[in-house]
Amino acid sequence: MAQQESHQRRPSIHDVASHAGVSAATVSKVLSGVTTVKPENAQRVLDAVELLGYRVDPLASDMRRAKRRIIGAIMPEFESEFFGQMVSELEGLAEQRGYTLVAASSRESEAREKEILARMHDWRVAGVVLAPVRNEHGPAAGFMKANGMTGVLIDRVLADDAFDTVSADSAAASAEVARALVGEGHRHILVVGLGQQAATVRARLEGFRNTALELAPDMRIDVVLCESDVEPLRTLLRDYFSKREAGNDRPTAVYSLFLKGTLVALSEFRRRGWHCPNDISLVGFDDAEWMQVTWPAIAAVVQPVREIASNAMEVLFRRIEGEGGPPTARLEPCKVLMRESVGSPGSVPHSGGGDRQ
Amino acid sequence: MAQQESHQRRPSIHDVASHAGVSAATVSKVLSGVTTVKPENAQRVLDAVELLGYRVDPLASDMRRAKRRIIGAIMPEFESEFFGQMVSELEGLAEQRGYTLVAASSRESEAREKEILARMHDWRVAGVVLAPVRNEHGPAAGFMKANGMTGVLIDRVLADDAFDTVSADSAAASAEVARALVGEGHRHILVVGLGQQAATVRARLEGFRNTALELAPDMRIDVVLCESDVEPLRTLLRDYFSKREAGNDRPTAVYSLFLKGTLVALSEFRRRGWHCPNDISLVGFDDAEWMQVTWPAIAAVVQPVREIASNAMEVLFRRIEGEGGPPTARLEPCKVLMRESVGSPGSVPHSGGGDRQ
DNA sequence: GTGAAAGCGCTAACAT
DNA sequence: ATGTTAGCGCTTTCAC
Repeated sequence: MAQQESHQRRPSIHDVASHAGVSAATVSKVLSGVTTVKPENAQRVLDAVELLGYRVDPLASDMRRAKRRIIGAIMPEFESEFFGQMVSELEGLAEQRGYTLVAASSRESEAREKEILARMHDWRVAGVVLAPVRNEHGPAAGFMKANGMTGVLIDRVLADDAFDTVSADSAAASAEVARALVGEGHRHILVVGLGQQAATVRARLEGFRNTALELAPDMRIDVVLCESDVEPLRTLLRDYFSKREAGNDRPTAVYSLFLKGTLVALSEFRRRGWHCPNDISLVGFDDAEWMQVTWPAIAAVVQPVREIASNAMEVLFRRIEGEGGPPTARLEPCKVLMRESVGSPGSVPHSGGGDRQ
Repeated sequence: MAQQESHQRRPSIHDVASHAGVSAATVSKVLSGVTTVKPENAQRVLDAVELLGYRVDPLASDMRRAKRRIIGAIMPEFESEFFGQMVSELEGLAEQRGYTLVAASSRESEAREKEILARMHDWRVAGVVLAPVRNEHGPAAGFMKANGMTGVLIDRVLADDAFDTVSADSAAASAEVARALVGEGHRHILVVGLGQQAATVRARLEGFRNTALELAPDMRIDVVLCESDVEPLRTLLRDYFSKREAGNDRPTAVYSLFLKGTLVALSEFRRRGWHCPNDISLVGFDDAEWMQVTWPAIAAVVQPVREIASNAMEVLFRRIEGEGGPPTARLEPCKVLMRESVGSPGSVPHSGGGDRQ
């Protein structure tokens, strides 16, 4: 393949045209696979393309077309495994269909989320995959509606009256966690979480509570929730355990509805010198690679990232291609991995080390 | 702010022009801050903009300008905290200067890396931040050179003859780790890592080895390296420890040059029932949030993500603005966090639990 | 089959 | 101070 000289103007479609002795329109036709071009000419175009190292400018191309082949993705953050994998998956899927994914992170701010969305609208993106900071009622989704943008909502959302949604089946997964914990004999459990505004977090809480109480009506469920920020949660949790310890009625297990909650809980256990599962059991929503190499390994709910991503893209492209109909709401099943951080309450009470179970 | 009707064609600059009773050129001037416009007309333009909810189409705008205000970022992956934070930082910095960041992940493949770069070239990006999969000699960097693209190389690179580079000061950090480990009394240390092709990984190894041997000439340093993939490393490590255990001369500490190596090492320790720091000490290059909540907390080298990102962007924009001169090579200092996973060898030999130190 | 012409939405010269 | 003209690189009628 011929390499052009450095720092030279890139060849345009006209350069190819003159090299091939045809018009720009013909070049465009050849490159877009129109079959009505004389084979001989087509070959000459291809040769010229090869010779010059010509490549279509996708932006100029989109300029003239109706819709631009760009998909926007907005995630609350890029730092966690979950959203990192999500972006990675979405990128691959967009690419497969000849689209480019432009990703941006709202950094857990609804204001920023809306700003990004406005910028994507400026870009005339064909569609948007939005993982909203809070839920489907934020200003960002409102903006999308008001401007007739096409998009899918994922993750912190269960259903919407304007957009298709795809998320993990939080309630079912939480019910499974409840069954496991009740089965181990736990009758006093703390649920911690961030972002009670998110429909999914509420679903996680309710799914857990309903099943747990159904299986064990004498169950005591404490809840420590706070909106969005980690530091307040840390304080709340500390106070909670101090009070419970004073009253000598601390829970035997913790279920965290959010990855960050799991980290905060672990950190608090450390501070108090508690080890899982002897002193307390722990299950977290959201899995991470490290959870299986620590001692004990941390039990977790694994969200089906690939499934969420591929379903989101599928439904998005259907809309982009003009398919009508009412918004759909998909729930993808999770896997619950019961690892060493969960045991029976009081089985080896208050022992020191984080021994193997 | 006036909201336009859903599904309506977005207003163009001509719509604004006719509403304001001026020409499109004048609108453009007002919006780009040219001051030679009569204040009264400027106001009418602004009013029309407000009324119609007009926003400039950045692509059409870039089309006519010389350079496009797009920065490309290529990371080996999005799943790890390090690269996630990096993208997040870069995104913010690009945005600050009115540029849009388009990020893509090479998924640890040099072929994909080059393809992405070609696509970004098609997009006529103003510049690229490339975190190469292996090192500065890969096909991607070659492509950038051959096509006269402007860019910065970060992370797995120390210096280059064509591009500016910014990375963590691996050698200095490793030297510090060596001092700490030698100081604790370790005289037999295993270094594990992936990607020995990366200049940085070699720098990490050499920085460690040189300092360690200087401080303790009787030091024994074993090395288990393998290229790029995790699974072979797992096998290698297993075999290594089996052999060492049979010979009864296993190392008292492990230094991992890569996050994934740290995970593999921990996993192997688990398998063997070893606890840090009693059975073996562990330090890893690359910090992660979970490392401070596990028991024991894992000692780690913290890379200065923000500094790398901001220096990379700074130097990139200087090149974009046409600044000449030979390529620069920046090295940003790391912080070394000595946590509980490091102790003195044999201090509490072969005890069971992962007790607090 | 093919090319000329007309833009997509914008901005930079150049007139006025 | 403002409008006119001429594109950026491409695609798409629509004649020929």
